[in-house]
Amino acid sequence: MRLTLYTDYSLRVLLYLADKEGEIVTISELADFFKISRNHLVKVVHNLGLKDYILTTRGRHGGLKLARPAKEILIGAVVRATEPDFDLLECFNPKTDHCVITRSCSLKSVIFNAQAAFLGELDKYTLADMANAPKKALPSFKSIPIVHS
Amino acid sequence: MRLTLYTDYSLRVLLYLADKEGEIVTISELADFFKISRNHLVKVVHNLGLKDYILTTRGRHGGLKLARPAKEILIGAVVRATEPDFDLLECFNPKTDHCVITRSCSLKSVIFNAQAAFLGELDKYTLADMANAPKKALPSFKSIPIVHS
DNA sequence: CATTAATATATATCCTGAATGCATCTTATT
DNA sequence: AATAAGATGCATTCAGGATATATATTAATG
Repeated sequence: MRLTLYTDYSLRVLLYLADKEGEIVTISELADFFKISRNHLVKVVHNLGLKDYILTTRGRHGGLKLARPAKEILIGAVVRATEPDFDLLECFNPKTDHCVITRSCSLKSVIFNAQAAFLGELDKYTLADMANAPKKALPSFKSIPIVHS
Repeated sequence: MRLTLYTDYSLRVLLYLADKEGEIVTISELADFFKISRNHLVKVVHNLGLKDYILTTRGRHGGLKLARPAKEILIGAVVRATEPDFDLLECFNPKTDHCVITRSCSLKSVIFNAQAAFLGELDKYTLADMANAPKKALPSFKSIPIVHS
């Protein structure tokens, strides 16, 4: 169970922009700060622009900034907008589903509701809650992270 | 956001065994029924044996069956036991984390709690709830599935 | 209005890991 | 013994995530 680096990077970019709310930031500045591939960031930023999370301006003195106040951007919405898919089980995608028990199986709805719970939990927080917030003010880990051999 | 086919297959195997609680089932029978690779199933079954979800016996008239009553097997526990990892963000794995804001970032705990919500939702149901249960008795989809272009 | 600094976009390549196949064990029953 | 089952390790395939490169486009500025 993973999210893609795309989503990870998308969240980092928005976090950075929220920290500097109002300021214009360039992709190069982001790449420098996070020490990650500028090329990769270009696509992340492009996608965030398409999904109306940021405003981009080209040309000299161009750059990007949040399209909306940080407190209006839900974390869950960002994840929904950046993950390529949410095909948790084969049967989630009718195009590729070959499971012989899809019709009678009740697992699908249970897993789907779990996914809804996941995103719902994320929707409890906004970018503003994350940016510059003292770490201790946020919910702490409720249990020990799961580790597999 | 995905689960692996391993997890998907693991759930299908357990579902099948729950349907036939008590009976001995062979890997070949499972492969035939689900029309999936026997080789792949061998490993799925092996892992389920290691994690004490099933009992396997070799030799003629061997096969597998649930190690515990279906009503004692939580769906969430199965997912935890079969997914290779739960590294939702880069910072979830200290071995590979290179994020420069890990220390001050509060996203980690929020995503972690969302993951806990996901598994917690799955822990509300047991294998027995899934097996042979009329589909309508289970919670239905709460919203329209998310579709991405 | 040409230059330049920025983003936009397409194409190509690399690389990991999931998925699968294959061959050879080991075990247990008959 | 022979047979039918799972156990195990290694090899291979393949998709897709991650990254790089190149070029186009846009807009500010002197």
